[in-house]
Amino acid sequence: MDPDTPTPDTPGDRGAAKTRSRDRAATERAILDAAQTILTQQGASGFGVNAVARAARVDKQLIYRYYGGLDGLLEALGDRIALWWQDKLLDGAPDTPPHSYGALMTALALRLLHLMRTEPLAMQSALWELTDSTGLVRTLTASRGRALGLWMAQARGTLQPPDGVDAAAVNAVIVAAISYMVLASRTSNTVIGLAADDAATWGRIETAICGIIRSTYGP
Amino acid sequence: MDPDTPTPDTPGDRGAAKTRSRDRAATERAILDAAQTILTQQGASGFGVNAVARAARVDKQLIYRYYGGLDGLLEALGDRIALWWQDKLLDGAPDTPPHSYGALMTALALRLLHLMRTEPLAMQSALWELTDSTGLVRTLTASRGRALGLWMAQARGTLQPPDGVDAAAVNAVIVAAISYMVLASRTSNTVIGLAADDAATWGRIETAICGIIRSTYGP
DNA sequence: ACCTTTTGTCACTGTATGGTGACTTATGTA
DNA sequence: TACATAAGTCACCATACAGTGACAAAAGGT
Repeated sequence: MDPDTPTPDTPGDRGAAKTRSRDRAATERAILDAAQTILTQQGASGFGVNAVARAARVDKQLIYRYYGGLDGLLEALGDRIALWWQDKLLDGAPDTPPHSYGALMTALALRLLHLMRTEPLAMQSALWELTDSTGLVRTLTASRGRALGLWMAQARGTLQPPDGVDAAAVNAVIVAAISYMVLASRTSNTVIGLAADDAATWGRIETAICGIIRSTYGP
Repeated sequence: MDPDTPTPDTPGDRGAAKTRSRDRAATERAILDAAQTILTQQGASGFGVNAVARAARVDKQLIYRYYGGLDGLLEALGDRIALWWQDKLLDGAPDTPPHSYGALMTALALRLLHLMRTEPLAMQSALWELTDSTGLVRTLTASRGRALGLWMAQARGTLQPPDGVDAAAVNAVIVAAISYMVLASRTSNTVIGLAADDAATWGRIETAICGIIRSTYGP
């Protein structure tokens, strides 16, 4: 390297495409996409103006211009993710209402489990709820809870949990369990002692959860 | 600031104590303490040679000398935390063996919940199990699982879960639920919809968990 | 008393980051 | 066609970081 030439911030590979297509909407979308990708793949650490700009193949100045910095970018990303959750949960609402509160919770549990296992964004949302105390991503956290509540309210109809059961607490336990196990399977290859990569394991977990719901709420 | 004087890495406040007490064991302990504090208070991000050295009031060179860098430091910290878990769990093993598998699991669940709520290190251990995919803290992750298994094996004795119940799966669900809820209460002030700071909430959660265990394993 | 090892301290390099000001060039409008 | 504005680009600053080599002084053995 020529020592007289101070390495610029983003070396890039100029020469291929000298300038981006001058399309603000597309650029903003690219930035959001990059931010989401980085955040889901590398978590809160590794998330920064430089990294996002590099991944989006965009000058970081544009991030400041369009979003006012990292905070604004996260805010915009929060809105996007909230919408995503609504879509993902609502389009999976059961068309035929369940016949009992237990059946309702079983459906919710299985759907949540499936969603979190297949959608990286769903998994990451749950992780943010735990990880980021700094408030950097705090705008993102609320989305999931609201979407879940909405889904529940819509699917519930007039069903009531049996008397003497603290449904809110039990449901929280179930949602929490699902969230944790999926998250644990992401990094570790063993969840509390069960093999995470094994497909049979998830079948066992599903049966366990269904069993818990059944013996708590009735069939 | 004098522009000719490049700011040194650690400004510090020389003049108070010009030199540390020349005691390697104490220094190593200080480094470990600082590392643990930073890791439990700020998580994996914010953890670095400079930060640890600053918190330990020690020159970072010593971290390289004594631990060979961050990796070695984390390894040493992993050993320490594994011991801590063993102590914390084992000294709480019930002296009178429980009379049923359900009672055993109830005891374990309540103890785990209490431990994780009162001991920041316990909470953080669970968090590492989820957060750190990069392998930076991976040496720390296994500790908790092993300690839990050990405790279980010791307290269990000859007790057997009822037939037809996948005890491993159900137990995993319970441990996972506890872990998640405590972790969620750390940052957010609402756990899946329940108020986290409220003491009554934890009572409700305890009853819910005990109810689940009872209706699954019997009284 | 001398010399070696250890413990602690300091100064420095190279690199990455967040953030800003100033420049160039396309696009749409008058 | 001329021109104002927006979109994209570049060069820079101050700061923080990981890591290294060299130095000063205490400890301890001979």
